[in-house]
Amino acid sequence: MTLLDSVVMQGLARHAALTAEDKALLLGLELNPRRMSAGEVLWQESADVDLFCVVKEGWAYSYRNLGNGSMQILKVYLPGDIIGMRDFGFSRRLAGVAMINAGVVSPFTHQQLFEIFSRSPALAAGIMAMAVRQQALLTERLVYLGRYAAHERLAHFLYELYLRLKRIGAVEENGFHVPLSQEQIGDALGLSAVHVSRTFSMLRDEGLVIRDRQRTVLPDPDALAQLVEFSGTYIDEALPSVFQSFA
Amino acid sequence: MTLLDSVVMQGLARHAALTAEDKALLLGLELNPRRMSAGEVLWQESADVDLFCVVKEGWAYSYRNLGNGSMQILKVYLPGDIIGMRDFGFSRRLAGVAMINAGVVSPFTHQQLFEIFSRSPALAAGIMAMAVRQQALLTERLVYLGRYAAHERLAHFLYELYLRLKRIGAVEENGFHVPLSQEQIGDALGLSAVHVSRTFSMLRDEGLVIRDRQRTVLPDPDALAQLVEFSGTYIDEALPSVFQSFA
DNA sequence: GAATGTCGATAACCTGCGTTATGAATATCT
DNA sequence: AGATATTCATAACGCAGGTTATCGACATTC
Repeated sequence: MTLLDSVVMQGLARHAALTAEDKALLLGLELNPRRMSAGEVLWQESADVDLFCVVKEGWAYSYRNLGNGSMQILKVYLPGDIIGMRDFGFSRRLAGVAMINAGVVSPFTHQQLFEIFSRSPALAAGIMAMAVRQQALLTERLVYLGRYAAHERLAHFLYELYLRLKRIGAVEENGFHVPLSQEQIGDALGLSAVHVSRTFSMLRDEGLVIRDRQRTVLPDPDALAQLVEFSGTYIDEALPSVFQSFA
Repeated sequence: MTLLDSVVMQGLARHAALTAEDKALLLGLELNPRRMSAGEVLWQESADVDLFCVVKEGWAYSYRNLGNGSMQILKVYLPGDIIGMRDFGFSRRLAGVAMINAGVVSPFTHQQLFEIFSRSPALAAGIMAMAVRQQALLTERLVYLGRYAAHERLAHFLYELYLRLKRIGAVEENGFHVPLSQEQIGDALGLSAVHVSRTFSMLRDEGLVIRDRQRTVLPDPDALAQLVEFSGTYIDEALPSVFQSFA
């Protein structure tokens, strides 16, 4: 899973907006793979911002530990995602990041990012677009936290994972591996672990979700999509055509 | 209120990272001021992405209208903010934007933004940093929606406004003008209008917030900050030092 | 200045979700 | 294999916040 494979960069490449040098620059971000174990912390909240990471294998999540003892999970990162762009322009981390399961990440530095901004406006725009897409997913979750009930939040969360995993080829027969505990899912959705369990039972009874340990199956993804009126076609959307004339 | 006055750009200027040409490019974004009336819609959700805007006067907000009839307000824009960066890299708007009260905005095009990315890596990084800062505020609200009770959400919302307004000189004697109805505040915080009213009464009884029509006073901002353990020093934070060597 | 509409306060009632607790199933360790 | 820790399901209970309704204070329109 390299950055060149990502939807945004594929889009730029298709429009021939990426030169050979651009591609080399991009691959340069992934030269230092590092193996991570489950639960390992990449960085803590408030740590100095020195690196960003490309996720090569495994899942990670960013989180905030709150004064009232609870935790809010902000985002789940899958292979091919860039971690840490949230902190670009800040000197301290706004959130901690930890691995969910074992995996491999490729750290790269601030300097490398500046290098890219200086040498390739096309890549600068592409990276900006990737960061903005991540934000779009966050915004979608904000909407769900604000205005939808537990079963809609959970359905939306699972459907988002389904779409993102399908894009990277990690879905088989509508089923996929979800290494998150119900407690962690609750921390992502602003629900208690108990209520996540109740809600899973409810979705199971309605035939929308089957979950056996870490294996999750969506027997009828379209029915689920209908329940959450998923406005997320944009996940797979190509860059707008104005990007074509920009190389 | 021009972009050059913003915290990020001031930071870049202080480090002499902005050339005269950079400044001219930036001012070029604000050449076409347009007067807007209260409630006027800048664009609807799903509209084509053609422009971005600098807010010169007045307040605006971005919002999503939901299938269940409710609305979620995503972000409130104050003078000096850029509207629409959320949609960069997409062909359709992810959210609608409307004025709250009357004001003035300066639209600029995709092309102008590309021009800036091509001609000035420093400005590219600066604009990226501004976009990321906006996201940081959104993320903070996501945390509050997920894990805090009504009075904490409202206190946090008001304190965020207080800090942002103070930065642009719109706070006098700890008081400021808030042109939002309680219903709109509820739409931002994921609460019903009734409960926003209840919560205002509660904060009033505790001597933390005085609200008379559109005038809001925080008699003791520090006490409020303590209640919300505001982790928002980053709003005023300068760019990290690595940006200095980058011009 | 009457008529109409918007906004906010307060009350009464109800429900979705948090909390606490218990037991079963599974994973991890030795 | 036995011991211990995690994870999950389900139940009982309570409360924060949603919903509906009513009323008064202002604004806006003619």
